Amino acid sequence: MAQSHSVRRALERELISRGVRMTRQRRLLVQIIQSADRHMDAIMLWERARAEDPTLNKVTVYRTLGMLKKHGLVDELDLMHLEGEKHYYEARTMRDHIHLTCVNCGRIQEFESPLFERLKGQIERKKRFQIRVVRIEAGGYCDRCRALAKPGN
Amino acid sequence: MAQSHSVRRALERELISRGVRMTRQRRLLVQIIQSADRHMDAIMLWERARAEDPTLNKVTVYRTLGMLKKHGLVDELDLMHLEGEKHYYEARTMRDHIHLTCVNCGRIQEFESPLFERLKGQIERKKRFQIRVVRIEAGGYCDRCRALAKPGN
DNA sequence: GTACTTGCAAAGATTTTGCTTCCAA
DNA sequence: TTGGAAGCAAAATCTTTGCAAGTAC
Repeated sequence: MAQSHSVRRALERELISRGVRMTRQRRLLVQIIQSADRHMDAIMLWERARAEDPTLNKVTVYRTLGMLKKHGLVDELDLMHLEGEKHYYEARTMRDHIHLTCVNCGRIQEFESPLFERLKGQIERKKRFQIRVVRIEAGGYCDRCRALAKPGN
Repeated sequence: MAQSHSVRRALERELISRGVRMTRQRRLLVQIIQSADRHMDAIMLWERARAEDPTLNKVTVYRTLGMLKKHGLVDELDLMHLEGEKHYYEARTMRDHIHLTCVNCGRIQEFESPLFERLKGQIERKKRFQIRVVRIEAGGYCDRCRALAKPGN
């Protein structure tokens, strides 16, 4: 997933424009999140950050994620709790999409659909609910595994 | 939410038919989940159960919830993590629905839509993904709060 | 009777808090 | 310079595990 420099800096620029103080630590974390090619949990993020800056504290990771969540700039996912109860994070720079988690092999696919957009519009209209974040996660068997899935498993 | 006797026992009968051993504790927990009129976390469930059976251990609650999850008989929800990181549970006896969590007042509304059903069908067809559970959670401002919501809040 | 379940205590995993020092604006 | 952020240690929260004793089938 090659990305241009400007895309990699999208989150950072967004934060600056919102008047968020950019520290060395935040710059690093935000860059890692932005350029990650898969969903990361807090500890994975911490480990990658420590490779660059060994003094960066785990607490800073949690606080930065909390700050980004508050600004609606990352999504927090469970991915069906396939491994433990931790959360996974991804930058909200793309359109909303659905995560499909295979409960057999653990593969995660993403899915976008105009139907999803329509569904959001319907909620906003019918319930007069102003959506800030939506999350759809599905668990089941992916195409590669479904042949093997036995009923009742 | 009045329910007939047979509905309240739906989960229990389902478990028996699957050959799950029905202990006193499981019967009680399953009955509470089944007849709950709101989403409960593990501790709330434990507290209600203890009112009936003070010896029932918290660990049994977790183990029973795990067993029900494995059988796909409860859904595990985050409800946007409004209070801490705990999970909420509900019986999967109704049709899939969307949870709308107001980030201002904490109210939770539910929403059903044929669009949701169509979306699921689309996923199964286009990705050849066999869905076992789907979860949609939205966070934002409910109709009662949106007038008060300030931009950037 | 036997395999599965419970309770208890303890550990594990993840996340948050208090407080002092540091640094970005 | 000064209010917000980081680091450190410790606590809090939620969940899981090991094992002996109990119980459903």
